[in-house]
Amino acid sequence: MNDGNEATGQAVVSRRKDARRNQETLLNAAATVFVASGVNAPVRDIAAKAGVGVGTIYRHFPTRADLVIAVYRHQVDACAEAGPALLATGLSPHAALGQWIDLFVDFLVTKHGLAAVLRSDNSDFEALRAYFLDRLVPVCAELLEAAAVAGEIRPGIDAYELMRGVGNLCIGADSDPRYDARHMVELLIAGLRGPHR
Amino acid sequence: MNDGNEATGQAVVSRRKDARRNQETLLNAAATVFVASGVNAPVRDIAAKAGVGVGTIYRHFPTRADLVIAVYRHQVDACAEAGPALLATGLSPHAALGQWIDLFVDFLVTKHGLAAVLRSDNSDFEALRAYFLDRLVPVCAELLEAAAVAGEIRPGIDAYELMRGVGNLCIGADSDPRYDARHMVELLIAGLRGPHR
DNA sequence: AACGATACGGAACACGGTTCCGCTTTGGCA
DNA sequence: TGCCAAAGCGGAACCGTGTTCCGTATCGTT
Repeated sequence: MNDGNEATGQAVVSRRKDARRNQETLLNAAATVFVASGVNAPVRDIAAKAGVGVGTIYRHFPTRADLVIAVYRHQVDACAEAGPALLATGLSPHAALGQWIDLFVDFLVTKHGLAAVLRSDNSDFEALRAYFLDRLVPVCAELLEAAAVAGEIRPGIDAYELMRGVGNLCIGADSDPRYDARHMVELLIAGLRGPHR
Repeated sequence: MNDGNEATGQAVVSRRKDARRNQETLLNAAATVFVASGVNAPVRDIAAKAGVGVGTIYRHFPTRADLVIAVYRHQVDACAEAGPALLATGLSPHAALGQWIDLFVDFLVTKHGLAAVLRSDNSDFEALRAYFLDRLVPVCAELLEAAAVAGEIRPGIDAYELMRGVGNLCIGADSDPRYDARHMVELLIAGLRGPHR
């Protein structure tokens, strides 16, 4: 689907020096602008910040979603890798799951507007959603399975649904002082325990 | 804030006959288009369906959000009124709360894209969100209070947060066969019971 | 130094909400 | 009934998005 950009592969080699430099510049500019103005900052703003034309962005990242993926890829990967690690700490599986979800929530709510973009209507950002879910759902499933085996949660919880649910709960967590996504996520995780008290 | 349109008041009187007829036509057209293409259908589509110019829409409804409010106002009101009624049926407060939330969820998930528009970032649709919350948060608070008094749920749950959380969980419930908002809402409501099992 | 391949800039396009204004319709009044 | 100001209407035009296109500039190889 893609040629040689950071978004989907790592073949950063064999390209003109200026191209590689621009890609680097773009990622930095995008990261900066995302922090300042949120993930929905106009492409033109990012181009301006990087001092390049919009065409350059689209040559490196076929769509805005790919740029967002590239910017957050490392952090998503780190989150994914934290799952097994937590399980190995000796915490109870349910506690490990809780902490892992906290990690995910922290990541989402500190990225202005990121959660909103992960929602499953909105057909742009398909690639972004796919990347997040491909990476994180298996980890979640593993944690869920461990907790289920330990009898700490009700069985039959679908990791995909849970990730989507948690992601949804984080939407607008910034930008609305009266809404604290962590409270709701905590309730949701608490609800994982048996069907009734 | 507003003059004499359905969105915020009821003074439908003292306007030209054609204006009232057009408003009626518009509401019907909008409702039809919303069902067919979702709440995010372009204003031009609605205008076309109604056989009027876009200017006419904006004269009757200052913004798209006001049109959406007008279309769903009755159903929101009905939902609000169902709360006290459920409480009076003799069900346990927690059960009543559960059923009321179900009503709300049913309403949201059957309106293609409505939930997505209620999310609290997205500064358009401020009016829409305000209407929903003004109407439903007090009802939710009442049900929550009753359940708390009965000792069925943990205390200190904020009705506003809960409504926002439930609304968020419903985002994209249509348009994604793998995600069933009802499951997640059920977990959330289950989580309302004591802090630990 | 020259030249083909690669990359760049940014104008132009598609598409959404919203505004504006010249024209039409209505309805009270002579 | 006929007139005409006010009320309403239609839709072109405008603004802000993401995305595409293509003439021009740069690179790096010969």
